[in-house]
Amino acid sequence: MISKKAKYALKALLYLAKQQDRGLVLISEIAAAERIPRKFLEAILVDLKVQQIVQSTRGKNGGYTLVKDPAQISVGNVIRMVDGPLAPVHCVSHLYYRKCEECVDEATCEIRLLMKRVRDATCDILDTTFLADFSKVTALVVEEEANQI
Amino acid sequence: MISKKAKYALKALLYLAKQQDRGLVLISEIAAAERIPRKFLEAILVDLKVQQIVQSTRGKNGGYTLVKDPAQISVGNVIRMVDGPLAPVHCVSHLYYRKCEECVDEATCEIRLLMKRVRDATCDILDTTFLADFSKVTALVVEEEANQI
DNA sequence: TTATTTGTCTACTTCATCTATAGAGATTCT
DNA sequence: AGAATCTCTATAGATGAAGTAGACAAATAA
Repeated sequence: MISKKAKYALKALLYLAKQQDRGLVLISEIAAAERIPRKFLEAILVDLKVQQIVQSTRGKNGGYTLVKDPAQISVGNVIRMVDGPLAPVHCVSHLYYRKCEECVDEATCEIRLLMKRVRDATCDILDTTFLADFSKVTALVVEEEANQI
Repeated sequence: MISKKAKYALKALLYLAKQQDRGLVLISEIAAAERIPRKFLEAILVDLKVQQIVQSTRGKNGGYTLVKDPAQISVGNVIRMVDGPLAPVHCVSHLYYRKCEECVDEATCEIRLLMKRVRDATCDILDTTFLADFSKVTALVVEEEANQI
């Protein structure tokens, strides 16, 4: 299970991706549109700012925008930023590897081999799906590109 | 991430599967062999007994055994018993379905569609892998069958 | 029958994490 | 100056994870 925080982060980023051509977007607008508790979303966006996924401007007419291209932001990375490892056990995580304390022998642990398959299957999906791959976003991007011709 | 409890449950059941021909196995033996805190394991085994996966006998010469054939106990079911849904979000779970509170429209939620793929990939692996599929168990089962000839 | 060995049951603790909320502060624009 | 925004610090309640303690019940063997 991913946390609500991670789901909110994804929804907020997806919203920003859809509104990319509109420039700065208010926290309160995102919160209302995606039904995310406002103050909670603030905290999430600060995290995403630290991770350099989004950018903000304060004061009147301020707001948030994406920093990176939606085609470069994978769902897997967003979830990792917020929740940590995608792997079902630490001992099969690439980025958050940790030995299981109780494990007698990791090399022959069969649960580990099975969980590795789960990790790989999960990452295959989430690390190859980017914000730009969501159809509404794609539709907008295509439209935008058409306008530039 | 699965809980330690689920991992302990799997290790304990796998241990029981390996010792199947030996009859009753002591909690303390499993705990020592798999390095699981003894009292914690007790609680886990009681859960598994309620779920009718294992069986126990009290008193001297007591202990635990599997009730079901290791070829009938899937890893997915064990994890579900202990941790609940395998799905990354409730709204794509079959057995633990729940609508996301903040979701504006489930039918068009693209995060949901993506998470459904993750769920399916995970379940494809865990629901088709049984205790008997772990090699050490298989080796013993084969040996046992050979002895019966 | 009594002692010993085992599992059972109830209760508790400790700690961390999730999911927020409140409110003062800093910045920018008009 | 004043309004609109994001920012920072602090706090809090609920939940669950992970583990512990100790009395209790049942089975066996001496």
